[in-house]
Amino acid sequence: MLQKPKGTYDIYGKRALMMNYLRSVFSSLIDKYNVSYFETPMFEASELFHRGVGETTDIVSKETYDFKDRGDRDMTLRPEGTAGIVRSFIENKLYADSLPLKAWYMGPMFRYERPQAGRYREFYQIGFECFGTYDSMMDAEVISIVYNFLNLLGLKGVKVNINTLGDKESRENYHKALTDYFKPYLNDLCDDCNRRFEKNPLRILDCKVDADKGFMKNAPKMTDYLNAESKEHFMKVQEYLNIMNIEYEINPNIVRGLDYYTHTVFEVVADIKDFGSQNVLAGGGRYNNLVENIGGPSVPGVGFAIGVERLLLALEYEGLDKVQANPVSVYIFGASTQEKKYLMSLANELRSNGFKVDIDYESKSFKNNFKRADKINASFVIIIGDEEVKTNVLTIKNNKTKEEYKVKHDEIIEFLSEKLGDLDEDK
RNA sequence: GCGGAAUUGGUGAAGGGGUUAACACGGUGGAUUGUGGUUCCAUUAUGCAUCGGUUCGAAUCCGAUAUUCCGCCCCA
Repeated sequence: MLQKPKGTYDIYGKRALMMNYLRSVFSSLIDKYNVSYFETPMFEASELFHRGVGETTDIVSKETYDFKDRGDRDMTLRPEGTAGIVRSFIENKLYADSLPLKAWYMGPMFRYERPQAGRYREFYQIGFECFGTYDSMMDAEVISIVYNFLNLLGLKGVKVNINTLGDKESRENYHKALTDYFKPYLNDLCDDCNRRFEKNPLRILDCKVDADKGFMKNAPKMTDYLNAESKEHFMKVQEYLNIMNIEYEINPNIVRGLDYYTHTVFEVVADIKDFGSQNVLAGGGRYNNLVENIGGPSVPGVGFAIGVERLLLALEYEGLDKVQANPVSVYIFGASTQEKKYLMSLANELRSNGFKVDIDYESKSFKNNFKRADKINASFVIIIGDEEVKTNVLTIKNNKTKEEYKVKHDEIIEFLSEKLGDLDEDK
């Protein structure tokens, strides 16, 4: 049997409801921040990700889906959302409008990785980017959006971990200090750390294998290499977080896997049993040089991305995934040719007036139709027979109370509006 | 990319070489051709991820492949 590709999944049923739910909750929240919606292509010229995300990141060096199109162009399925938004920002010259510009998106990303629970090769992210302000208010606002969103969904025990990588100068100085420090110990470091030494020496600090080795304690600390401006920026971010009562913790080991970050970086974790290394629900940070690196003007940015699959797992685990489809207002059935014609026109009329209507297509038995009406949880059932067609008086039954009514066809809209209104109030 | 475990119907699963693949839920039809949700009856895998091998005989043993899950790496 044909199977879906490794690391992908189909969206239907409950998962589809949940995805729509997340989209609608997020979109109504983000609107409060005056943010515009973006949708950019799922594939871009490969060069965008090489220049944007960075050659040395694992994401670009070994996880992208690359292909040549029929015109022999090098293309890549987007492994993350920021690069595409930045490209769009530059290409459409949006920097010429008044800034800052705030953008959000939700869509699939692609990474060639070994799948696990909460990790897929095609996965969804909800993301946000803001261009055009260096002010640390924005760093804090970005964090607050994620924080508020997760709280709005009802998650408990959500924790924000923050760190700063400093500006370009601080970062380069620290990078140099780390490589100088670890160079004599290369033989003592694990294989992974030897690779990290080349690519991203910050990660050595986060190594579980080498954590207990003596020389680790005296390794240079980021805070000692921050210049005054970087320190001040980070301090202010914390002040704003305090003002908004956001619970956070400074974690100097957060480094992030994308090369473009400067200053603030953060992760939002859920403390959920059995989540293991998949407990990071969202991550993000500031990227002051990315727009310029991709070929735009020198415009700073801040953003985050939320992993939809992990968020869904967290919601499920916490029992916060009780979404239901809108109930069907009316189920209509009738058997003969005449009845079906009448039924069809009635259904069309009700749907045009805003009612959710399902009907019997198969001329099934009464019993079957009532079963079906229960199955789809219809509030009312309308039975079409000879009598109804002749007299234009409808037989309608409340499917919960079993009360039956005779209602003139002309008055059915009014009748249903009133009755369904009552049902809503009962809740 | 490395290491480990698993895979039986629509779903949860039992069976660990002997011929009809248990049980439960769900689905469909009927008892009940103008009034259902209970109950009862019938039916629902010529097939046990796929391909190949061993055997008189394979869901069961062996191999490869695929997928899922777990750990590492990395990340959302």
